[in-house]
Amino acid sequence: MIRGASFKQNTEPTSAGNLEVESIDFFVRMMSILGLPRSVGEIYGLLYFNSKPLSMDLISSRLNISIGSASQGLKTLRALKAVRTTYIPGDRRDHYSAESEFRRLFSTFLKDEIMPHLESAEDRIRKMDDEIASLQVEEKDFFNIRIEKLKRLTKASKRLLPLLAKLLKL
Amino acid sequence: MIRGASFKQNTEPTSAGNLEVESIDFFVRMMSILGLPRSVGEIYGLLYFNSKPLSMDLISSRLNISIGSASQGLKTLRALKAVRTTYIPGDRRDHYSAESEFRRLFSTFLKDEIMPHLESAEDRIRKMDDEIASLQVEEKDFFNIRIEKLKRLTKASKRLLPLLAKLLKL
DNA sequence: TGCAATCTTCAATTATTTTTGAAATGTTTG
DNA sequence: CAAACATTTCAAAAATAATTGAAGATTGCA
Repeated sequence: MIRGASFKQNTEPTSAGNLEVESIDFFVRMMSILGLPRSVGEIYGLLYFNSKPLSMDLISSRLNISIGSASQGLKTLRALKAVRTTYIPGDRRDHYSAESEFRRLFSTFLKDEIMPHLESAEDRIRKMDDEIASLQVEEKDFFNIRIEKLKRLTKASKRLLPLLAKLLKL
Repeated sequence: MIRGASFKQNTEPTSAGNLEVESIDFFVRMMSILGLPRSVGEIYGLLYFNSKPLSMDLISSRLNISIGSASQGLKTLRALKAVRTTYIPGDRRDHYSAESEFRRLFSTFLKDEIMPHLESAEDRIRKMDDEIASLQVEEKDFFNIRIEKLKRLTKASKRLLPLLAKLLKL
């Protein structure tokens, strides 16, 4: 906890160290499923099993990542609402702890990362639909069936994703 | 359709060309959400609005991608069951057409790409749980609450994902 | 069986993404 | 206000991922 301490060492020598390593490993994989970079998973994994909020430079030194990476990673996590900042009296630095309500994390993820794609997908499908309408070919029926399926897909997705977020209430 | 024809040109000069381009664009984005490479999206997009099955070399020349890429991409799509091969009499080459039942595509994706991660996540969580049990620290309660949340997360996911696949019945 | 056509694989290249490190931009406090 | 601290940003470097191209394997047919 002392400022200069740093380096990969945990405060508890034998005890919580393994847990921390496994947690980091766990979330690195989890986040990579969601397409998030390694450092983001590492940071979240480190915070997840820490009852006390950690400062950015501690995070950076504990994980052996640059301070730039830590800053960028925390920005991502903040955007996802996966992390919360705490004010610590007498310390000027921001301190971070993990938001452990996954529901919130996921619903933010869906709203920010998936939904916009679906919106733009709808536009695109509309365009294709127009394209087909202005077409005079024998395959027109085939085209129409296919575009119909696309429409149903996006419609179903838009209905389902929010539902999914709700069901993930843990 | 003639063997050597090739190059980015479509058979219909003005008509279906735009549709094809937009379809490719659409699926490139869709697939990239799922973390699949560009070429895979291109191939699927090309096939989606083609009523006739296409051979690999035609796919490769139409999309201006190497034959190696086409082969690899089709392998991925086959694994996802997103594409079906058709036998064309008098032609030795395999011919591919898009599987337009997204439900099948997604359920394969969930089964092959997501579920295994969830299984291994469970193992990992069990390990962490053991770790915590063998621990003698004051934060033990905190740790237990956190691990409980993880357990619920994976359990909920395992329940939900297959359900999701079913609901996507289009 | 041998040849030609087709398809797969994989090492090398190319493209993309992530991380670093340092400079720029705040912020707080003596 | 200036010095020290904290954070962000971003160009360059490093790490990863995708694509190519060619060699090797496989298949069908004469």
